[in-house]
Amino acid sequence: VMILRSRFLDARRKRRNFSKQATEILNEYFYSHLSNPYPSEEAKEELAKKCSITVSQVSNWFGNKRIRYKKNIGKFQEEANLYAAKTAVTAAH
Amino acid sequence: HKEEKHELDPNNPVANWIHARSTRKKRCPYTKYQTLELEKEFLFNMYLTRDRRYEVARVLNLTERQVKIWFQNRRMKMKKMNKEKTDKEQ
DNA sequence: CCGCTATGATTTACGACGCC
DNA sequence: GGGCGTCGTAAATCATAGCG
Repeated sequence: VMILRSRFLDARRKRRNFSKQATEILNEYFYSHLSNPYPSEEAKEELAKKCSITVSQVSNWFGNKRIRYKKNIGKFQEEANLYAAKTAVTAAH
Repeated sequence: HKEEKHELDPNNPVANWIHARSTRKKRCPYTKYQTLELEKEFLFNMYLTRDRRYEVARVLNLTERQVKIWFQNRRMKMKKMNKEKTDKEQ
């Protein structure tokens, strides 16, 4: 019984990657708050709405992003530059 | 409600982020058996009495602290699952 | 089709704070 | 006032999507 239940729970791990636009929005927030990438509950709700995902998924994304970024800053340098440039452009408008 | 002491380093934004304490125990996944028994106990009651905790820890070869924290985490998991369930129904 | 890695989700362990 | 509660998170690990 527990075996069946655990298989059922594992089935919840079925997932799709987030849409390109959603990832874009999350990355924009992350890199524009790089000195403190911890969105408040309200900010998470807003991001969740904009990305059409849940608040939990936003939390998961930031948790994963922070640790993976920190573990290998070099690997994300190009991405960081990209979003820095992007927010600079939107700020200029 | 989350602030820890840290010094500034403009060259490294990560320096401002929360650091894990070096004394933290490395995460050690529990066995199928341990998890199964903990789940059964949780089904019986979500909150442990002192001697129930001692007994579970002894049988599963875990510390009382590990059992206490497992129940805390399990309650948070349940809360999250309930929230997702009710959210979906609205 | 296959192996590998990127990615989203889940599992341990803890610090901060609250309450009694 | 020490011990257990929740909350948010770090870090490791799990499961698989999806790319080359």
